[in-house]
Amino acid sequence: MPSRPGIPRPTAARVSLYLRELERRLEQGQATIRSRELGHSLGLTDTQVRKDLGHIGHLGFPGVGYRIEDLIARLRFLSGTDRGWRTAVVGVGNVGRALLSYDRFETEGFRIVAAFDSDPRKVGTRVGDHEISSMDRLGEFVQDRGIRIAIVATPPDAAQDAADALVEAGISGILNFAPRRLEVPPPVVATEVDLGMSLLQLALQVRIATGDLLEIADESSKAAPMRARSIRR
Amino acid sequence: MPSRPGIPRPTAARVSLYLRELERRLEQGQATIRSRELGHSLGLTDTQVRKDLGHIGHLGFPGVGYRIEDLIARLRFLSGTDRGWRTAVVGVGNVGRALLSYDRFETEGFRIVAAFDSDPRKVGTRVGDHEISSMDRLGEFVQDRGIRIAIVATPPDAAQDAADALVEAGISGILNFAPRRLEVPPPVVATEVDLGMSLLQLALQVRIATGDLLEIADESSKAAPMRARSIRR
DNA sequence: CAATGTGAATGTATTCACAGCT
DNA sequence: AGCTGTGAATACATTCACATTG
Repeated sequence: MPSRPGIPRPTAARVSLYLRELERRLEQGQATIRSRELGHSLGLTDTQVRKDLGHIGHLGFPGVGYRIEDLIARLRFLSGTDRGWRTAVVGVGNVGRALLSYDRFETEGFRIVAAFDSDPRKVGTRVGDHEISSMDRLGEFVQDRGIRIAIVATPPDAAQDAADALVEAGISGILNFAPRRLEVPPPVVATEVDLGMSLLQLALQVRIATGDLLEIADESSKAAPMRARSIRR
Repeated sequence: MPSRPGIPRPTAARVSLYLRELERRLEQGQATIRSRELGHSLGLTDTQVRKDLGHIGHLGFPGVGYRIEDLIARLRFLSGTDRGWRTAVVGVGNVGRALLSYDRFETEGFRIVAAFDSDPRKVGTRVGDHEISSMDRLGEFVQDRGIRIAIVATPPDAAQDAADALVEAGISGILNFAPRRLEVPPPVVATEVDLGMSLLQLALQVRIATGDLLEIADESSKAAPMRARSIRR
């Protein structure tokens, strides 16, 4: 039920990796690439690259490799970034400001066409090229400007309300920077970038990589089944 | 070879999710939680929660559930966030500034104890509580202040040099916000948060969820094997 | 009795091995 | 000859089913 739409989830997650590397190579004037080469740059095996690209279309030439330009065109088409996703930012605090100034979105196929904040003192001011609008006008803007994706960068307490308003306005996807899970009804999609969680995951990997917690984790995995412990601390 | 250190990777990736939800519940005064409940809040099954927590230690009480406080203590211990990771930010542009102002890191077990930038005009200025230092002093600070984790938020061209300097200085992990893959020698760990990639992944999920590309993806998956195509465009 | 912890069964992703194409 | 695309084999993760515990 979660989704079997042709492209396996892990493959979909790697599409953006492929795209970034391919564009780097194209810039450097490279015209074709072999699966081995691409995989090596990305820390993947050649087989995995071919399987992934196989899910996406038959674009390789045996004995030659893949034409980078065609592959990019295909991936951009699949992700819709060839047509420019119209995007809104909701919540203009520290993070929101950084996002509004992040010029790279444009070249990657996303155009920020509106910014909203609930603080009346911010409404009407500008950040970079963007004028901040009142949350009241969200429905109107989403409709008029064809906005399909929103970035939520409000404080955590305001995030779900913002999401509800966005869903109500007819948005299709939300990228959430507030550190809490958002509830959205299907087929709306919400994904999350939690800076604290990213750091914590890194920290855990560091502890694993440096071997700090090898015994700790093992000790408890293979202990006697249901061994007695007191519920008192 | 990649790592089999007791805790499976997908489980490790969920640890931060568990922690965030558990802390929310603890704040609200909840003392214990059942796997079903926790899973429901996170979009996971009860079995999955129990398997994950089983990898981490035997902290559940049949018929009762898990003591939230103990579970948090355990997860914080595992991730080392109970002792406060000393962290540096390298690159103080839009993103770096947002990170330096992001007060949540502190409560989540990370303390930013230094900020660096290669631009001499920025050196000596302050962002929030943090004074910006010259890159020359990186080795010195890392040593003196016990820095083990760094956040790289430089422009892409400077990111690998920054990473090399950090590795040289003896850092253990890097969280990279620059849109390119960093090479680091083991056991140093580098993970990535690429805002453009996050948006692209969301866009792809939106297209999958809305069914926009069902036929597109399928068409090519089951086509005749190795059908002829010209390499001319 | 109600919930955990865990082997067994299932489902999914990755890797292998090689047929088929240019 | 060299590389892609892909079934078959393997490895891994999730789910099921239930014995075990507080």
